[in-house]
Amino acid sequence: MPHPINILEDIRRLRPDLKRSEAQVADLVLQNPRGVLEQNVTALAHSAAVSEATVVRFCRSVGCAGFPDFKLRLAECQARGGTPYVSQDVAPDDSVGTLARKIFSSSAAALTAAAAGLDEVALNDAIARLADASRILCVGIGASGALAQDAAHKLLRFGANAQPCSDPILARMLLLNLGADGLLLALSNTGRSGAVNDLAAAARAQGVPVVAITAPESPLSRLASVTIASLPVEDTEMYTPMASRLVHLTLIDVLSTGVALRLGDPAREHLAKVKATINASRTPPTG
Amino acid sequence: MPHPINILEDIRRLRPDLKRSEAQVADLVLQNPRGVLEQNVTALAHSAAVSEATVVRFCRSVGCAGFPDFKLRLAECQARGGTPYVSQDVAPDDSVGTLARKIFSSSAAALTAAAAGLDEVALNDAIARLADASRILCVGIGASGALAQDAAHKLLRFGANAQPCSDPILARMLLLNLGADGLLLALSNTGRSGAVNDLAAAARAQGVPVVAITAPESPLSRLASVTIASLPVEDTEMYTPMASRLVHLTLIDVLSTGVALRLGDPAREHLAKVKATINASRTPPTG
DNA sequence: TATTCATGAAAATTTTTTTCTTAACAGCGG
DNA sequence: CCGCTGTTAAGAAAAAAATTTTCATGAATA
Repeated sequence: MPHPINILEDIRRLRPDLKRSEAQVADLVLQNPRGVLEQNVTALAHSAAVSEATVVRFCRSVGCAGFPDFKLRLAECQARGGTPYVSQDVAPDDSVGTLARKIFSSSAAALTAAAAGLDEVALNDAIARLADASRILCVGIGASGALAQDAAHKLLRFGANAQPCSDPILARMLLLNLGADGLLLALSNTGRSGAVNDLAAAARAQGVPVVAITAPESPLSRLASVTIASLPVEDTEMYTPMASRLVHLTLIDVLSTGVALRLGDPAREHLAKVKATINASRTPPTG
Repeated sequence: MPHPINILEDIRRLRPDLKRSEAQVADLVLQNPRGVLEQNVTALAHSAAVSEATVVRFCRSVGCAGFPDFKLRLAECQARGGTPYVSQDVAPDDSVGTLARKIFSSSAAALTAAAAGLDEVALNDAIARLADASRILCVGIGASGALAQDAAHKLLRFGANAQPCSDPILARMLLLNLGADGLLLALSNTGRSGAVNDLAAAARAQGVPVVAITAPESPLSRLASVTIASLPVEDTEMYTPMASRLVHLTLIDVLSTGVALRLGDPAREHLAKVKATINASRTPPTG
């Protein structure tokens, strides 16, 4: 096992067993890991007031092959790729730039987090059902209305017969028209929207399967045939529900792309046709 | 800016501009980033069938100080929780899990990239106009229809008087009803949608300012009073327009949150009222 | 054909690693 | 109690390895 997860933890754990001067190095590293990444053996030795040899010995003591290997492992823990800012709440006196950076980075972090907690089996199941359905009704109300519209749009683009609806009454009627091989795609952030849940229940009652994108363990997820659950994002602040919507949107991307791949060439051709049609209504690039 | 977030994304982006032999190195790195971490210049040069000098030149080309710096940054991306995959195109034989990871990570990368290229001045201007407008008409057609709906929804939540419309004719009529202190929020991915541009032109003609979320240098951006431009995401593959939609959605988040902060306490109170109203139609948590 | 540019070979430099030496300390016998 | 000896820690310096620069060559382009 060449890479035991987290070198900083290892250093902390092994710290008591180190010789005096190696411990000095350890303390420096624990105190300012990022700074160490910018130093070479000589500089680090100087900072810690020890010899270069001691620095190398320290690296070996904490399980690394040498100084370069040590730096590499340290860099891996530092993981700046994910979240430059810790997802901080927006503050009333934030500048617009700060606000934007906070929202963008917390959104990106939400996506990264969501990616880690995906249920692949459920996704597979949902994609199979979506690809096989002869007709798909996408429902969502409130903030999820836009999502439903978006889902229908994407599925249509790939040749699936999808239709969005945010009107519970209208949706009820459309539901009756879905054949036995129809499908209800139900979207709800909380899974506690009465109207959407009623629709889902009605669908199941008439034998129409329900794919839900919603919170796990919610009433809607219990009604659904398949639930694509996003990890609940804690609702600490005004803008956080937005992040979970973003996750839902991305889940819809995944589902529709999955459907497209599953449908294969027909989907590709259909997309080309759709694009051509749309381009006709566009002002030319030179305009 | 010493560390521009994600070196793998940078490599992918800069790949087309690299010299032939540097591109060989890039490909090798993109293909197997982890393997590269275990190699030194000599080994990597040999693997890529180029000289050591070329490897160093490659590192410089992608914005690193040298080979060690390059390895360090690469290690940072490789960290658990970061972005394990480069935004690769989806392949027809991808498993659903792979597909999902690719889409999620490229989406997160798109957000991070977009955050870097924001025009703070334009954002400020747009937020001021949105907060001051007595009425806001949000228009968008096609895929942007859902965005328009979303924007209106969020603005309403914060007490702004917003209304979405995806019907060009209806929008035209609503536009006439906007007072002098009304505002048109125009959404278009490409900025080349004829109907939306016509609306924007009509708005300007009758003295209604236009805030556009669209591609920079597009016809729509030229019609707009303020343009919030997202960096164009190169349309290499089927699913990439989705990423730019995600960016637009996040921009809407920023705008509406900015408006909320600007409106201050009234917005907060309004949000509380809206939440209370919505909760009334929800099934209780214990259900 | 001249000129620029990309590339690799080799030299120069820097960095890391090993080896060797010195210093400190503990155990043990005088 | 003192000093000797073995053991270990730590640093200095030498050796090795890796990186970076320089320079020459060949290919491509105008």
